[in-house]
Amino acid sequence: MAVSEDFPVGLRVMVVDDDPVCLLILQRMLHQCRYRVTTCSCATQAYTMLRERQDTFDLVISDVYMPDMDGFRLLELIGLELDLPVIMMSANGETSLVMKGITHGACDYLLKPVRIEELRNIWQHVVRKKGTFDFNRDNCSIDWDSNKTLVEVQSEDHGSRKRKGNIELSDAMIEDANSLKKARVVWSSELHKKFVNAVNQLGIDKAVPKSIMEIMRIQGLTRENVASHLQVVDGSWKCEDKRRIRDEQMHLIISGKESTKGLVFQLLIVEFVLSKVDHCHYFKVGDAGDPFWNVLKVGVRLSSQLYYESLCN
DNA sequence: GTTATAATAT
DNA sequence: GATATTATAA
Repeated sequence: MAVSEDFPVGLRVMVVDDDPVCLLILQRMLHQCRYRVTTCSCATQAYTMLRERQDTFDLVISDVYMPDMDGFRLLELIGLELDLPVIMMSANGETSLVMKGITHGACDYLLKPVRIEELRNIWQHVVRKKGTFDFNRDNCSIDWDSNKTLVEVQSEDHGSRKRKGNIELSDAMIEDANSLKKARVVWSSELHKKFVNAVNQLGIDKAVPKSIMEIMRIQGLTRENVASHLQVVDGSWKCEDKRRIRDEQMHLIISGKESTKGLVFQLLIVEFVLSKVDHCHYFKVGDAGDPFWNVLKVGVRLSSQLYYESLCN
């Protein structure tokens, strides 16, 4: 099964960095990976917290250079007492530094700026270290609200504003962080599956946002969220190049219906078809120039035989 | 509840 | 900067 299907939602990550901008960025990216994030701007306090609240973190990401405590020292302490996987992070990628990280027991070394792709796989360190990770732990509630999980510990006089030239940017972004809008709902395949289940359960006629929402029972998910999703359908679908349709590599199996329910109906058919096919891409077409802008056309690439079968169903 | 459009994210 | 995804207004 593809890794993405079983993505470990809720991995509890502690990020330590004296630079608030980095913290914020990391936090956002980790949230996108659907991890639970705690940030800390001061290594000493991070250490205290980690020790006091053992078993509430799965992984630590720490900067190398910090005013109050060297990242390597923190790494050492954690390795000594806590046995948590630690990832070091720095803008400095000198071999000697990386080596130092590894020899001190870091399980990875991320170079700043960190890309989200690199973060998607960090959970594997936890699996590797612990041998397992409970994928289903707390799978139902999604980390919408960063403020809930964000533990900001600011050190008093060790500043973030060490580097000149960065000051303005930092302040602007901190400001931004304070007014951080709630995270947008990400319609992951899991969430979408629940959506589809709810729709199926209700039947197409009764599948309206409110009812769907109630059946889904996802904390924080609003009727509007569902309505929006209902309107446009699955956000996690791969959008394939339209060229491929022209090239007739794909068959359009369903052309648009007018209403929202039409869309859901199509969706259900597509899911049905997909359940019978191993390797196919699905995608949606439609652009603003199209007079049927919100008429979604769903295509599936599959053998012509299946194509015809699907039309019969 | 639905649909159109605005706002974000990629 | 275009396009895709989600939020919000109508």
